[in-house]
Amino acid sequence: MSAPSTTAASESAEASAHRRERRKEARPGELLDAALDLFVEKGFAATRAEEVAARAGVSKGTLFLYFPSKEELFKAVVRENLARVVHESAGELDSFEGPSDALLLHFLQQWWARYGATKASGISKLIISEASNFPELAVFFRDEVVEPGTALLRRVLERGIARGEFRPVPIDTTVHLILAPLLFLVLWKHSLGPCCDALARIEPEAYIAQHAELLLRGLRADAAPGTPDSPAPPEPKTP
Amino acid sequence: MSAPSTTAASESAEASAHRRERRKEARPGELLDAALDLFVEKGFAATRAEEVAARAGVSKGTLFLYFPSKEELFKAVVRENLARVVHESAGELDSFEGPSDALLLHFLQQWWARYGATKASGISKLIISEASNFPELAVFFRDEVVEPGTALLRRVLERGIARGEFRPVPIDTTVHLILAPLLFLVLWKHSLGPCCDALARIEPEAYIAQHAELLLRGLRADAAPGTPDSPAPPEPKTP
Amino acid sequence: MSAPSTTAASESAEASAHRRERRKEARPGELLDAALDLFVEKGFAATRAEEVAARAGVSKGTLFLYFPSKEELFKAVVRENLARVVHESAGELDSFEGPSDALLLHFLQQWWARYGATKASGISKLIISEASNFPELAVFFRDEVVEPGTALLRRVLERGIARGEFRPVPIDTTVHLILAPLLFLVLWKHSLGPCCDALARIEPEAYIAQHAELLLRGLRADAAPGTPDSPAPPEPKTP
Amino acid sequence: MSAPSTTAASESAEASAHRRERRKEARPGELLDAALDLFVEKGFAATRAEEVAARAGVSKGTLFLYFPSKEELFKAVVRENLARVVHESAGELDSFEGPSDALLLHFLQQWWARYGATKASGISKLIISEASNFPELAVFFRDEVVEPGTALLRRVLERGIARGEFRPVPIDTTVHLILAPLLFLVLWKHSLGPCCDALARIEPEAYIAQHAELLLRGLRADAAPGTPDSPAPPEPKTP
DNA sequence: AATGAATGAGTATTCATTCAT
DNA sequence: TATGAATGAATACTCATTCAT
Repeated sequence: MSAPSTTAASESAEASAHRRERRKEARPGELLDAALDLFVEKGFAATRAEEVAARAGVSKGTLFLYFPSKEELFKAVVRENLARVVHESAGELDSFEGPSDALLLHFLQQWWARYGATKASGISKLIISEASNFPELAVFFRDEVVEPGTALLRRVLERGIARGEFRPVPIDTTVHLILAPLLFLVLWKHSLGPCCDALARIEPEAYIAQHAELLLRGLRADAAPGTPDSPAPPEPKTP
Repeated sequence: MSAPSTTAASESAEASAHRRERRKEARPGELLDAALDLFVEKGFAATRAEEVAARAGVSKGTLFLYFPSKEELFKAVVRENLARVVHESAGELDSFEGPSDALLLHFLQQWWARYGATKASGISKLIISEASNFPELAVFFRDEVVEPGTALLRRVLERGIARGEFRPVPIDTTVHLILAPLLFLVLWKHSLGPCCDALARIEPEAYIAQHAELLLRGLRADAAPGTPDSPAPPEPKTP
Repeated sequence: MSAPSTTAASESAEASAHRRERRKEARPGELLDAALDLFVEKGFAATRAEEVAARAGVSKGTLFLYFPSKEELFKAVVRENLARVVHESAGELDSFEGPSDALLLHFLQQWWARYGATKASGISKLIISEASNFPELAVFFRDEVVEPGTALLRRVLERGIARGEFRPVPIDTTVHLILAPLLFLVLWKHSLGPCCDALARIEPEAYIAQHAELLLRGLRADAAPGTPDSPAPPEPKTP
Repeated sequence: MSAPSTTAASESAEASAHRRERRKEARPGELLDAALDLFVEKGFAATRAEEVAARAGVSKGTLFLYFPSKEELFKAVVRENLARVVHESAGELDSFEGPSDALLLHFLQQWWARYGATKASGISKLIISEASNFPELAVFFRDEVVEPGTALLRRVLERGIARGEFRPVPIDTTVHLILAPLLFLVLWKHSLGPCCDALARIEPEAYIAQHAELLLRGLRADAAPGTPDSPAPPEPKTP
């Protein structure tokens, strides 16, 4: 008890300094989170900058301390959330050993767990809505998400076909057909879902499972050997 | 008949009156067309009322003569285009005779021809983008499009299952899985497509065909265990 | 009195149409006038766009209907008022016949009557205040006012020297020395004058007259012939 | 003196304390300097407080530690620099012995050396620009600079006239005519000059010399008899 | 019916000023 | 003292909407 006050004082000083610093470092993240919520919910134009700030618990001015404009905030939201997704799910699949149908199933489930189920999935709706107003972002999305994602799936399909597990199918088209229900799921979640409680609420896991089953039945090369199966139709190539 | 000039005059007067009337009646339609284009391209908020008027060839004031507000114009655009879609494709399928896989194929192809390929398909993007800002429209969309559309598909599936042509599958989930690639197609067309020329351009007919093939393989109830596999499924013919 | 109502009606319709049109055409001028007043009085930054509109008797929005931004309004004010001045006083002096001192006196008096005494003279203060914020305008001022104005004076001096009426003096420097009191006059009028009522109010005409007299005494080549007058000092040329 | 280390330590402590103190005391001066530069260059409104602080090498907060507001900073800048100017050149002229033309020449050259050539000359531009926004400063300027300055010049003229060296001229008007080219010089330096490099750059010394020569020729009472000179016009007195 | 000049509520953005550290 | 993160009043500018013609 000799010098507790001093200790306490310096402790609290440290603590509050820490708190302040932590807040400062956390600010951009908090703002991006708030902005993601609002942009996804209401769209870019209908979201007021002050609202974003308010939801992040700061004032209007603070927002512009971290992002020079609403547009830059929007871009940051997209980049931040996309970057996270893409980088995480990168190489993992290449080291997979086992049958290709299990691999594909794994891919679908992981996609849901890592992206579809998270707030970040709202980005898909954002991009679709604002692609023509932010072409720059659309290109970014294409390069950072669509392209790597389709490349991943393409390798899965090629692996399956090479190993004789999948029928030969037109790769690119099939990739899109595999992704479509995933996109559908997140769009439903962020657009019509909230308005259609009354109607069939989609159960993501069951939906994914059923997608996988239907898909794998469609893909599997379990035709009796010797049966001259329809040869792989030529992939439509863009000229 | 005595004075041909008079007749001619009245004729031309009639004609121009007609023309003017037709124009007058056409006005709202021209405005709705222009508005659909712009709303789809840029979204609701980013579309300026004056632009819509200009594209329709009238002045700003005239727009508000026909529609009391930009919101009402938007709703009218959605309603008009949705109504068109739904009413046309109603009963036709019920009178279909023939195998269910052909029926399903027919459904998919018709959907593309009658909706996906038209300007109206942009409505899907609009609804997805603005659902939370126009819940009323989302409900309208659910009731007028989603519900009847899924009901239609549901009947097709039930027919196929009842006739032993399709495996028993969870109906609602499968309906969504059938619709998802269709939605994907129109969203691609109206959002990322225009920005991604360089990347894989999707060929709608081939895409639909491949969707049908994959889907029908997944649905068909002909996999007798141990039985050497299904006879070659009918090659999807693109018209 | 047979159809007075019709006549009256068409007259009033015409009149109001006219009034409207006249107003529309007058708007930019009214706005420029209001803006000149306020910019001169308070400076560019301290003048609020809405104030300008209010003084011109219109609403904020209307201002931006005619000028795309406050900066452009400012530029228009400068250009409009400068252009007027310069073009008016152009060639007149060249056709002058008579002694050069009378010519110079005429120049000074005209300058006051046509520029110094008008609202437009406030532009000088504006330019001086905002030159570094609107370099573009400073250049415009240099090219459209300073350069032609000094050229005019230069010709007057050269004429006087050539005719033996003026001593040979360094032209450019002297031109600036002639202009300086004129500038001083308008700056006084628009800056300190209003604050210094108590102090000596400058009487423009007397001031100009005294400037002319002092100047002409300094310039006149009436030194007794044979008196070795100071030779014309070399004009400092910028390298 | 026993422990040099202690001495050294305390010396260095003292020194650094001194240095810090000097710095502390210098702060306001550094801020005033920075502010003068920026205010002169860009005007009051276009100068950001943070910029001033940055140029002075301190943080935004520190600025407001020394000056309660931007307006007060501005006033301090003006007061500080004006005070400097006026007090220095006070009595010196009264003790001058010699001809009045030499005295006047001395005045002009000193004015340039002590004021025109220094940063403080930018104050003139500031006052002219902001007189109506800071009437208090305009009055201050009038009382502290214009009035004493003109009084000084007035005495010079009166001396010359009294000694028969200058013609009798209207004093106040002539005072303004003497000052005008000086003001012109500093305004040119701080406004148009920087934008008009290409155009005639004014050489201050030559300009002042020429001003003096022209002026003295105009003032000197050595007109050859026979010239029907105008008698001194009555000075216009403002009541 | 059609026009387009005018309006003014609404919003992004800036920046002097404060205050916890 | 000194800092710089945070604030919010102030202001330029937009655009749906009105209305006199």
